[in-house]
Amino acid sequence: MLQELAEKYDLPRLILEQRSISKLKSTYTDKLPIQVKSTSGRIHSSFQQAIAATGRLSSTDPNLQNIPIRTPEGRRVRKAFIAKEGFKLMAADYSQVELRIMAHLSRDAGLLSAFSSAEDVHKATAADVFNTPVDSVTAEQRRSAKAINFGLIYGMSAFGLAKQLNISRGEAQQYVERYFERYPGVRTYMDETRVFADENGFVETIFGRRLYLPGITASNAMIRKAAQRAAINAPMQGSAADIIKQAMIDIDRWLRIGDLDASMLLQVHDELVFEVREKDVELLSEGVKFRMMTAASLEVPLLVDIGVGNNWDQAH
DNA sequence: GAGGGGAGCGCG
DNA sequence: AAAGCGCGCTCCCCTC
Repeated sequence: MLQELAEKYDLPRLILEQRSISKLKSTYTDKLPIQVKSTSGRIHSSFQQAIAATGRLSSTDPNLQNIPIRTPEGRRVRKAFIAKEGFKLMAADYSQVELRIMAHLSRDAGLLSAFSSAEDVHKATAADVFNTPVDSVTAEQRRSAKAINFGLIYGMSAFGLAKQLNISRGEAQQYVERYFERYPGVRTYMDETRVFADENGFVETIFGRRLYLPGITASNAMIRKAAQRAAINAPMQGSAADIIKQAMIDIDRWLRIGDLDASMLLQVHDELVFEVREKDVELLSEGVKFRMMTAASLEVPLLVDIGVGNNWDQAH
């Protein structure tokens, strides 16, 4: 609501700015320093394993899975997470893992090829949807394609896409139609997933872990639609959760051997954060990358980006 | 003073 | 009438 008004007026913009800054202060700047344990000089978060419906971990006391990164002011908080003397922080991120899982699950030829050929999948999608060479894709087209890609994972409608991109509903509808023309397997997969959920009352990840959806047969259309969106999303979000957990187990087993001076500190859904002695950075990087990439074998490669730095922001 | 519930905002 | 998935924390209002 304010978001829209802020495009035209100063007051709503200032209100949003104030809220954002006070959020940073109350939740992070004021709080994190007093959560440092005196015995270790560190913050010790808890990771819950049986909270999120899709099988993700959740982090509490404090939540270290929502440390700011999207704005320059927020990133200053992230810079406060530093490696101890002689060590580096290393972040290892899966690249577009949920979209890759969608390609795997749908077996859609176009999406599979977008991933096998392109280094930038949103750009590749833009080229397909807007029927233009990859090199001619504009920033605007890429932005639209990215919104479509993310929207699909969440079960978004043309209405939601229109709002997201600030375009008319008809235009958004055209984008969606062109997308499904190019990637018909994705539409089929989504239709089949809704039917499966309706008939069985659950959906499952690649590895067979289930999410039950009691709302899928509700007479209330709003509840039913929400359950359908959850049914679309859960196999992707849940399979991604399964994969990174497998990688964590493999990495833990490997690090326990003790050849490397390194520890796994955090998991942030598609990212693992390590602290590693400087001399072991290269070995850790290679070992982590290999284990994350081979935690599952899909129809598309799983790519991992690695970053190293003295603080968590630098490691990205 | 404790705790519920909603709004709002931080992240993937 | 609503319209985008999954979380946790702070603030505020309210009740007990």
